[in-house]
Amino acid sequence: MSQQPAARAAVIKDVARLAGVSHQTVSRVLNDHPSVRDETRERVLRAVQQLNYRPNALARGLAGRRSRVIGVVSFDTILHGPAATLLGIERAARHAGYGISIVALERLDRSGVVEAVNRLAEQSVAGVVIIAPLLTAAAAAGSLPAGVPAVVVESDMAGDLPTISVDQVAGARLAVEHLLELGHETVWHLAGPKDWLEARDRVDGWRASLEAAGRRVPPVLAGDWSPRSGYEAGRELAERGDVTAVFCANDQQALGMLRALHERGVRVPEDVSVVGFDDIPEAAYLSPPLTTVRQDFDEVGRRCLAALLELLGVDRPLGVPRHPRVPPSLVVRASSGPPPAR
Amino acid sequence: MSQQPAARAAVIKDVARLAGVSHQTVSRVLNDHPSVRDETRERVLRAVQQLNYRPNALARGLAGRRSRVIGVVSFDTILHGPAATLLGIERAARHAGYGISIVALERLDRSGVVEAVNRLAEQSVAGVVIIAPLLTAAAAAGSLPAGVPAVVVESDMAGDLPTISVDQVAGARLAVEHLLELGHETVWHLAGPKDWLEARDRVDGWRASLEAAGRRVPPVLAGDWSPRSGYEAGRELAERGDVTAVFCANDQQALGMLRALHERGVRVPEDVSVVGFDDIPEAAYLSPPLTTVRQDFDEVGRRCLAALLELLGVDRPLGVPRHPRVPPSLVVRASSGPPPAR
DNA sequence: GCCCCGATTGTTATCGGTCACATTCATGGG
DNA sequence: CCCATGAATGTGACCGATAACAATCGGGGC
Repeated sequence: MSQQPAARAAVIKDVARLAGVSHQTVSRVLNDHPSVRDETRERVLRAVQQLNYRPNALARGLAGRRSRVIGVVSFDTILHGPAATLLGIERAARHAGYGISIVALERLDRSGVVEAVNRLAEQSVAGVVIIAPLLTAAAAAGSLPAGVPAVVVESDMAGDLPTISVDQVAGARLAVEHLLELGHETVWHLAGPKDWLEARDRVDGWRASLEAAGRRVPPVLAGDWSPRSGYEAGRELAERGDVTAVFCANDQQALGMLRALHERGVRVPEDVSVVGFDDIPEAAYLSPPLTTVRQDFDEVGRRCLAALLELLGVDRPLGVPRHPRVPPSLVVRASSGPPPAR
Repeated sequence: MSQQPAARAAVIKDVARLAGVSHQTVSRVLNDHPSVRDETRERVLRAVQQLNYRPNALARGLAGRRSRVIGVVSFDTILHGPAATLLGIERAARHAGYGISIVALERLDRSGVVEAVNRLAEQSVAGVVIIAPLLTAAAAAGSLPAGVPAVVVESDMAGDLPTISVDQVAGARLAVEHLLELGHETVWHLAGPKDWLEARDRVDGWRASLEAAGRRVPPVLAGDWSPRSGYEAGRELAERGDVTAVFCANDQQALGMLRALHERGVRVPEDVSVVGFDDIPEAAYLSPPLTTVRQDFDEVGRRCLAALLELLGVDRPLGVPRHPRVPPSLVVRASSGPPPAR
């Protein structure tokens, strides 16, 4: 009548009983409260082990008004960038002892973001990271429910929320300057979708670099990240004779472009140089291997988490720079070379 | 002294007070309990709206011993397959009213999987989905802590846990039969890593199809999913004169192979046909566009969730087949054609 | 007209922790 | 030798919901 088959998991009381202390003392041990005698602490820890006790996160969160879970609002994680960012955040969170809960958005509009954050808030997440690469989403970040600590990734107009992102402008500059140094007169640009912030920043960086060098700025070609749009732009460029260098806003577009150029008999890099952005795993194995700009998504994840923890009043992990702009780097491969001699 | 600036979110008692009922009645309304008068229900719902009340998921989970969160153990979500699977699960979960919590694994060994599931169990998830494409992980699934409902994806030896996966053997058969129908004598195979179940099944399917057709079975080429391994295998094949068709275990390997063949002046599909697996977004824009086998990851997600809900004793969503093997489909593009005339 | 029953609603315990405060005990200053 | 002090520990309230059970009310059967 009093003994049970012990089917369910141990709770704090079981540990207390076994260790011969009160449940509160167990709680103190679990949270490294200073005033617990060493001998007592060890007795408790022994009981914890013996029962294979794991504190219930729900109860902890409910009582302590802080959970060890971080919410992530993500979008289009099939794309390499968002997927890698998500993974970087998960990794950083895990190291800091946090779990992560995700909500993927189908469309990135204001109400979607707000709704997603609400769903996460319902779960009492400690804070949220919003991967908001679109202008619309960035705007939404301003109208979030108060009281939820939030940081935003890949966005630079998120009201007063802390923002972490790769320095897209610098990335574009790396690409353009690389091509100019090779001797190209000017560099064309196949942009990403206009409502993506990263796309906008890369356009800005591209234009600024050309202007700084006093070069002619060709019209911007419009793309949508897809290989198809790169392919179409490639056909267009192949028609003209005056293009020697193209900077594509991402690697998939560059891939489509390589295909179009190849189809038209335009040689890369002999006739036209192509540079991409992202360094997707395939980049090194395209024909020809793609020169591209690499982004350090793990670093983005680390800085996000550091910023969020700071907002939560927890110590920042050591060694993570506070600067919100993560520097990208150029990876030179075979798709870029000097312009054809005339 | 009694009025507060109402800074914090409303809780069930606030709703009860405003609606003039007990908190229990509010709870009944929230959970569609039948015996609540319509008039009362409406009054409560009005109060809910007015206060913008959202029930606290932690408290709910604690009291009701069931949370509306599903845990996902994932691995290598940079790869297209795992990323798409994760997204499919998230989508299905969201539709069923569940949130998802993820733990990404760095290595897919037994203790890693067990630890991950424990971390999720700590959060009292309703159940877990383990994306376990490796043999080691599948084995681990057997030694999970009891009491956590779990289903496994892309694995077929998970003890007695329900398993959902794409029918890899059928996929391989589609690829091989397509090539044989085109007139090829036999089909070579560039496999994935030996410890991946999907890789093993694709090898099995490839071999079985060839044997069923009474064809010679060439030696298996070893790959590791990377474009590099495809590239290396491609160089090797280019050396031999007798290869007319290759079935690559994934699109990235096919990509590397296309590059190697192109470099060696081997024309695709005139000299050699290449078929991939996955239908990554880039596949349609390679040179030439890649014939490949498409997997329906959304369907995988839906079936996973349906199986898990069934385990939880909740109604299966309607219209989701119970069958654990999701059929893949062949996407024919330009990389496959008849063998060269001799 | 009385009693039983089902529909509706309220009261109290409970989930598994943390927090605030009380209690106990040994120590050291006056 | 007494009391203030602080370290170590225990007690009970509480977080915000659901579960179990009690209470109330109106109507049908005898």
